[in-house]
Amino acid sequence: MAQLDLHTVEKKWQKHWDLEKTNAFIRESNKPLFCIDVPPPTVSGRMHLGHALGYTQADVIARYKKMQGFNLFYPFGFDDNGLATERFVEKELNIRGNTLQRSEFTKLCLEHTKKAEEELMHDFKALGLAADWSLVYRTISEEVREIAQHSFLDIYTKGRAYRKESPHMFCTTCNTAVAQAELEDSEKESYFIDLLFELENKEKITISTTRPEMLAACISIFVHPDDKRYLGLVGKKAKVPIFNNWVAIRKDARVNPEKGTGIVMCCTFGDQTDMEWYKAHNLELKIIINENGTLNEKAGTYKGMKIKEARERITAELEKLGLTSGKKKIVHAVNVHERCKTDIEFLVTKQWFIKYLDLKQEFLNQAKQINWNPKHMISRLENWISGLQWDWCISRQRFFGVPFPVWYCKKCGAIKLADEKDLPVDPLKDTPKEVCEKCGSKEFEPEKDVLDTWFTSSLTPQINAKWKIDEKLFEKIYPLDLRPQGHDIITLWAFNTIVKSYLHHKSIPWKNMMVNGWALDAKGRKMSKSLGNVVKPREVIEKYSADALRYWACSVVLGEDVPYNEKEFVAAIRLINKIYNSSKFVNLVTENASYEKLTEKKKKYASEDLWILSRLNSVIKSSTENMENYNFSRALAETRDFFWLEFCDMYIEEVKDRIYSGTEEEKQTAQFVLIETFLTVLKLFTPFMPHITEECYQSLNALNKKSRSITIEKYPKTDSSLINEFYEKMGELKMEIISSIRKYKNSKGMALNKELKKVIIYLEDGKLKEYLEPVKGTISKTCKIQSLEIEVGKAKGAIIEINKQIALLIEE
RNA sequence: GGGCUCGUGGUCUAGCGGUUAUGAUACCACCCUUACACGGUGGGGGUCAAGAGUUCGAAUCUCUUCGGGCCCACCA
Repeated sequence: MAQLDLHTVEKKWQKHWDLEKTNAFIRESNKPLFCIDVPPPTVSGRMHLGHALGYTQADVIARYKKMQGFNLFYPFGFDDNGLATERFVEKELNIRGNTLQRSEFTKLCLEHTKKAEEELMHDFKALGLAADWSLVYRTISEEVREIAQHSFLDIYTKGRAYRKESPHMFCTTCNTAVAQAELEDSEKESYFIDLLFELENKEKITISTTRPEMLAACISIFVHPDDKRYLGLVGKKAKVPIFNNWVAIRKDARVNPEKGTGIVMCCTFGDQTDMEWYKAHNLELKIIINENGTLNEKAGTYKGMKIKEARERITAELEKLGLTSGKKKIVHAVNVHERCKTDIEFLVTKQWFIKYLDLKQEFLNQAKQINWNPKHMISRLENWISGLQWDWCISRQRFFGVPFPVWYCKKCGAIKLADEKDLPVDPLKDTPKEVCEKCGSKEFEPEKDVLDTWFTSSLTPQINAKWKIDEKLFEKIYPLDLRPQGHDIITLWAFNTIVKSYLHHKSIPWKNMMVNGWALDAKGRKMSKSLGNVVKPREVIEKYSADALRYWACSVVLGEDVPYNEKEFVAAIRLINKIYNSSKFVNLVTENASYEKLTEKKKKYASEDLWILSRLNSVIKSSTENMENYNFSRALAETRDFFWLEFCDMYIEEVKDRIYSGTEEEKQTAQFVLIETFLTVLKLFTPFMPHITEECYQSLNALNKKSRSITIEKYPKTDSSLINEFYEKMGELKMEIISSIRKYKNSKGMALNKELKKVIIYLEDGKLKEYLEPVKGTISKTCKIQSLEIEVGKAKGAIIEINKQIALLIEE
């Protein structure tokens, strides 16, 4: 047989699985279903190692379920609507979305993402995923738009969608409202500036702020109700520096007396507390920031400047006028938009929201009904839900996304929804077919906003199940069985999906959740472009193979982060080679045998046969248990240890004697156990390393009846009648003794195949004798001992103690 | 500041109340023994992050401390 070329082998079998449709979902099948809601990767670049990790771990479970006899529903999708994709396309084509018509920009996005998706799909296929590639969806497709718009109409009809003008988090770079979940912390340098405000009696008070550019929007001053230093101030007025308007001093418990001077100015809106004060004290609204991040006419001479510029200019001006009393450089955490890292502002805009703060308890209950793996991951979601303080803002002032199926009556302003039958609609192009229900007008204004990406992404279970499109399918597979995803987006994707499923169906979206960790670099750091430590899966596959990458991905417990360790890949390559070489051995010694015929023949089992069969079934048993509990790393490690240390190192060596020089009956029994054990091990390895196991399976000559693929074979079933403690203990003792004799030879500088005249095994406990009698022959042959005896009682002479009960006496 | 989580030979990892603490990888020595030198055999290397407690007994349970990670809160 030729030397193993993994890349050729992997490509060959991937092509074979495609042609043979081994991964196809069979709709008409009566088998129990197992439906997976796989994360659709964002179309904004190439596949990274984190993808390889998460998708492989999920794939291992999928392949296991398939081999357990489930009809896999395992589609794949691409998330190609939304800001991430827009930015990707803008960057690649060097254009700006807002300079084009929505339809024109959308067209460019569609064309460009198509190419990017082909690349992505190529990479994901190279991992050897068992997904059904005929079920691919794109979140910008007509069908998905339809489902997303259905979702909106349903939520609106249920009275949970509302449109309101109110202060909300806004990104001035992306020009859009953002949700709580899209925020990120960023440590930024800033100045804490002490400003002097003048009271009516000309006295001065000092207020520290990091945002002097907000002065024009200052509408009140607050002190803590218990702060004795300043209680006298409450009710008085102070003059805002530069702008010279008078604002009232009030008390509020939200003031932190420890911070700055303990006096704080309130502007609409410098931060979230400002907004709370504005609402609680019914303050005047003075908006000075435009949606594009510049200041407006209310900011006087600072009109037209960007926030940062205004901050610098006004600081200089204040200092020049002697209106400051100090300036301190600080580093503080600021909320920024995760996509562009711009500081978040609070602007008053008209946005669509989903009302859900009153449903927190229900969401918690839903989460508890899902089986979380690992269990503790649920606490992240619980933590998030209890901390929620905003309704979900679902409108975005962007272009490439699913449009709201909404118009507004030009005459009376009433909301006009699209008809379910007409979905999907684009209000910019389409018009309502009926007149306004309120005033009868035919004139409508389209809603220009698009839905938040997560509004659509949170529908992947409904998209997969074709909600409203193929109701029969939906009924069949909803709720789905498994959602695999990363722990970083539990609060985003998992949470929003649970929300949607509850709002639409009062149901959980899936029964099981598996949460994977992250791929880190060799030093345990996050992979990022700026650190230059990004490892590309494509290169890893070229260097080591897909099976090796899969082995690495399964080498950790679910939920743990995995550093990129080359040695893990080296270990994988060695294992793959060992499997391949052992298959060559099996083929060599079973050349003219037929597994099917051997199965029917009467067997004369040797003690080592009973030992290896018992061990094999013990391994099947624990592997099955581990796989059921998503503990794939344990299953893989146990299978590997059994295969290498017991099957290869011990059993194959022991069996040679019978195969080369045994009687026909002995030979046939040995051949049978050899094939049986090897074939079973291959199947245990298949979910992890499907390529090499397929290669070995298809080339097993003794197998007359092969199926199209080992990946559709049944997962081994435990035969408890073969699990036998006696033989397992026998095997253990045998290995211990052989190992001790080898150690002895090694220490004496003897060759391992040097003959020994005599060895006596002394047993403290006579009961052990029965375990050793059956393996006397095996030990003698393996260690080249002319005469091997077993004696009960205290040892005489120079002995080697193996443990408290066993000692050896060796004569050279 | 809060929640969750992790910390075992150089490196990665199993074990989760009683083992001479598992295996991998790297290292050293010997060996090309008819599947495999991408192999075999053997060896050195760990006070199981630190401290205290519970227990006859702790890597394993509890508490404290230190260090890493993720998420959240704070952000005047």
